[in-house]
Amino acid sequence: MKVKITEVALAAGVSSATVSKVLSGRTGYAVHAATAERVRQAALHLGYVPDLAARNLRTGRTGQLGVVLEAVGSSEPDSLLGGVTAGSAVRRTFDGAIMAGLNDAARELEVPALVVYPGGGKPPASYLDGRVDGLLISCDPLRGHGLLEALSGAALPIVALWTENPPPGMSAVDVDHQAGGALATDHLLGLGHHRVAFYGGGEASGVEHFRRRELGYRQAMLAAGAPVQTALHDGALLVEAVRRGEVSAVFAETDLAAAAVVQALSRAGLSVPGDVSLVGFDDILGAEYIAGGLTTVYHPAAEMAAEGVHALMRRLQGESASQLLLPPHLIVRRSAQTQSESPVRQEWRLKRPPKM
Amino acid sequence: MKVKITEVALAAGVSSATVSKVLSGRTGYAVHAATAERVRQAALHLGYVPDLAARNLRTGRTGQLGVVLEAVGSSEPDSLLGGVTAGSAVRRTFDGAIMAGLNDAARELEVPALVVYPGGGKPPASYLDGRVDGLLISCDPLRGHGLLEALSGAALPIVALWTENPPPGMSAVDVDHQAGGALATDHLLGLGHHRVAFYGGGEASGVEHFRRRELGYRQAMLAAGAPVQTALHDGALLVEAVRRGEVSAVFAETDLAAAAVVQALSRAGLSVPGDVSLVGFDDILGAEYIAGGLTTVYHPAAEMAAEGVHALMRRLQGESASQLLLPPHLIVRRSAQTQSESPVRQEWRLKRPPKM
DNA sequence: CTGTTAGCGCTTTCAA
DNA sequence: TTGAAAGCGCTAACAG
Repeated sequence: MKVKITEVALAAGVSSATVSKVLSGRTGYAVHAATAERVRQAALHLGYVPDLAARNLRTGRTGQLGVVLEAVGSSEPDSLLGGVTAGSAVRRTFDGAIMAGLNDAARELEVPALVVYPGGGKPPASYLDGRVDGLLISCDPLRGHGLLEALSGAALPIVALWTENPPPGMSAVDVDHQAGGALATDHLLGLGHHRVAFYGGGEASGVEHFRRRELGYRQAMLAAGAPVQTALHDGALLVEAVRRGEVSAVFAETDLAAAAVVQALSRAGLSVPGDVSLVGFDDILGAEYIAGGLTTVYHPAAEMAAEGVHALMRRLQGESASQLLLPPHLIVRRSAQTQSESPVRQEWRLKRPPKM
Repeated sequence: MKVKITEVALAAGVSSATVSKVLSGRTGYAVHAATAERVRQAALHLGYVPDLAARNLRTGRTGQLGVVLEAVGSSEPDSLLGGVTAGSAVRRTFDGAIMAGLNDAARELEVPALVVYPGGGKPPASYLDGRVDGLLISCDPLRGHGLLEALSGAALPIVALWTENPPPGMSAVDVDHQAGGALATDHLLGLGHHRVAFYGGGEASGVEHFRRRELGYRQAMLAAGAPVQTALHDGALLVEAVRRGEVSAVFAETDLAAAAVVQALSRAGLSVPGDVSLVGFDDILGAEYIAGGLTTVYHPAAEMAAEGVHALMRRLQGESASQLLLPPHLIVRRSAQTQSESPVRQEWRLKRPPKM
């Protein structure tokens, strides 16, 4: 059945202790090169696979990192995200990105496995059962820091994702939403728009990240000496404002909100970017099909997750807790154009699509 | 430091064996109710958390399920998906859905944790190191069954996702793509369209799933006595076919392909659903913004993952390998309309064939 | 109903 | 440079 270390020892003509020294992966043991080689051959030949449980019991470590996906699979309505209904789709996109980032980093750092906790039920206790050496928590921004607080005193090194200000002792990685908001707004400003509105802040206004995006907008407007407008989160109101000539460009809180803007505008016979320039945030799947190509702020979720793994590994190597804010960057497509180009007839555009 | 079972025993005034009986979760032991309660109190009071490694070593089981996400985080070009470039975004969406489904099922079945292997590096050996009781493999349809074959002889129960015909001994869960293709086509047929084309089959034609979708199309067309057309995978060709009056409706291989269809058509001044009815496949994020609401086939990826967990648990309880094909369902939005409703704007439409 | 006992397979001093 | 021996913390027979 299962090959154990003693059988390898027997085959190689050495003791189990020697086999362990060779195969444990730990360097620094004094083993004769020839002996080591003999052991490795025997192990390979017998198809030896070390028993993790035994090793963990002995060493007290597992080499595994734990992951808590706070929001994943939850079936709560998440219409808050983006201010428009989106099922669980947006979350799933981000969770997929998180997993991708975690996987890449784990592979790179040779972390053998990630332990993903289903979450939902009884949280804290099970995270501390020695299954993992450290914990990554992908927080749900909609839920506040309840889980982090609960884990606050834990002996386990923890790094929080989607979090700017973690409880003391924890590391954190987040995207710099404020910088992203400023980036989007500056882009519009740079295109000659002064009458830039922020679209969002509706039901989702309680979400820290979205407030930071708006803060970035305000900061950029202020810095440019442009008039900060009160946030809009109603299509009809936006249409009126556009008609009154009060807004020529919109920075939407999320790409989904941007899609809602496009829809509201187009129902009123207004087009993007013909009548209004638009910038979104997130670069979700399908962004290139919104308004013929939505200019938006790329949200580095996968990168954030990867940085989280790095941060956790550093903690495991004795470094102290750290905090990191990832800069987002702009993806320029077609939904935002210079103001002078704006008043262009729709028919004209059909015949001569603007070059990228 | 860490509380162990003997300390709980001491505090409760019983032996460690009794504590184990009470706390192991295993029922069927004869323990006095009062004693059990005393033990539980002591454990709670001391903050006892069982050491998983020790338990696993002793019992030989872990209660954990392993997950291999074959495609996740891979940075290979995946332009094949949908026949149009999409970065890793589509995959990530599906991986997010997979994780959501796994999590929900794990929570429901009280699986304490899922072990996710980074994959990529050296595969098989590490999956068999006793870390998990069974393995879920989310196969990459673009890669064939290499990994499954390699794991073919393994002692571990394995269930393959995204797979219709696994190697003998393995369970498998997949979506019924052929049924989905038929569903989409029948919908168009039911709307009065006879000249239905299949869009896809380009570079991605090697992908089994997509071929099955096309098979569903053929099957439905045949059954309806409608003319099966050769697959189109070029926007210009499609436009010509539409202009010649050869096609009034399109079933696109994927939603992304559908988006490409919309784009090609609109560049030629043709609209969806005005000139052409369109049905996609997948219901990706943003599908509601394609063509003002893409009618599409919902791809139950999360459900597939959940079924996979159930299948694996069944295997662990001694049942034999099983195979399951999940039926997709149609999501009706606006991109497909009855032929008579389509605004008649082209000359050729004036002599459209009588409805039957 | 409760306690004693013997390991699970591995790593790690320590002595040879 | 190698080997003998002592557990890591828990569970499962088996006695009592």
